[in-house]
Amino acid sequence: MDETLSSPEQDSEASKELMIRPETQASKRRKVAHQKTIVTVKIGPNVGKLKNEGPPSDFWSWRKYGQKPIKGSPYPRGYYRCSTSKGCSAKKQVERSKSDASVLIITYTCSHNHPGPDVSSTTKILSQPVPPKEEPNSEDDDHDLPTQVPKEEEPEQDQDEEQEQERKLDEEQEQDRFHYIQSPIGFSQDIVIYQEDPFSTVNHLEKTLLDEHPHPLCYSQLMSFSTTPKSEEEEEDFFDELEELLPTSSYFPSFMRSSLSQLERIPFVPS
DNA sequence: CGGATTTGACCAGCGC
DNA sequence: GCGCTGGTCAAATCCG
Repeated sequence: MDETLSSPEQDSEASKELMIRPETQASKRRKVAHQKTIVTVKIGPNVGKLKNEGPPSDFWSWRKYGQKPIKGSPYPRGYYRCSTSKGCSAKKQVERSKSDASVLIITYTCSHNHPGPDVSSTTKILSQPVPPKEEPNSEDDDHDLPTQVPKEEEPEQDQDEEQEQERKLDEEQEQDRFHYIQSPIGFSQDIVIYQEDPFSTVNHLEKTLLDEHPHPLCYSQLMSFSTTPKSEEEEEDFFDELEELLPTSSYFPSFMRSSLSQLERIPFVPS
């Protein structure tokens, strides 16, 4: 658990203190340089016709706690907090790329402090052709998404050992600055994940990429473009680097790996 | 009726 | 020092 919400968010009583703006309040503000995972999702074109963005599903349960218009972007940014576990401080921000409305930029911050969804179940879901329904009327989030998976398939009480293992895994991932399992994606669109070092300039890089190419982050798409200037060599380099950076064999949940082989490419951007 | 979402207000960080 | 901007809170509202 991080400092972000540790004290004030625990219950309503603590939230009263919030109004007094205790010193911990400062830690809630921008100064906090959390580790961030930026997930860029190519969504279907018709999603843009919805009232608002329709963020893809992951297997956590998120609760929206705010929305703000972002300067320079015609689309607002939604703020979500993990509601799977009460004390969980995991958060995510969902916004659209200003340069391509069909691209969603999801920024995950903080870590889940509770066991994640059952990987096997997620794999199941991912390997399924996601039902075309991925078009919720719900504007901009994923509360209608398969977030119930962990609850249904992983009765917490009988999974102590697994939970323990998952926690250890989480810790390892934290140490290695890879915690993708904490932001599992369960949608069928093209996905790219950045792991952002708090001190790096990924934002800038992302911006650059998005500005330069309408769909720069959809690597699978790039690969399918016969006319793409990107050479095979580059692709190989990319994956070589990716393998070095992402010890998928040990860290990547199977569902992520399987997804990777199908439609995801996760360029890690070193600082 | 309980939980989730919406939305305006508040506050702190940051740049000028 | 001031204004802008982003992040969060919480009351009001909506929905199942």
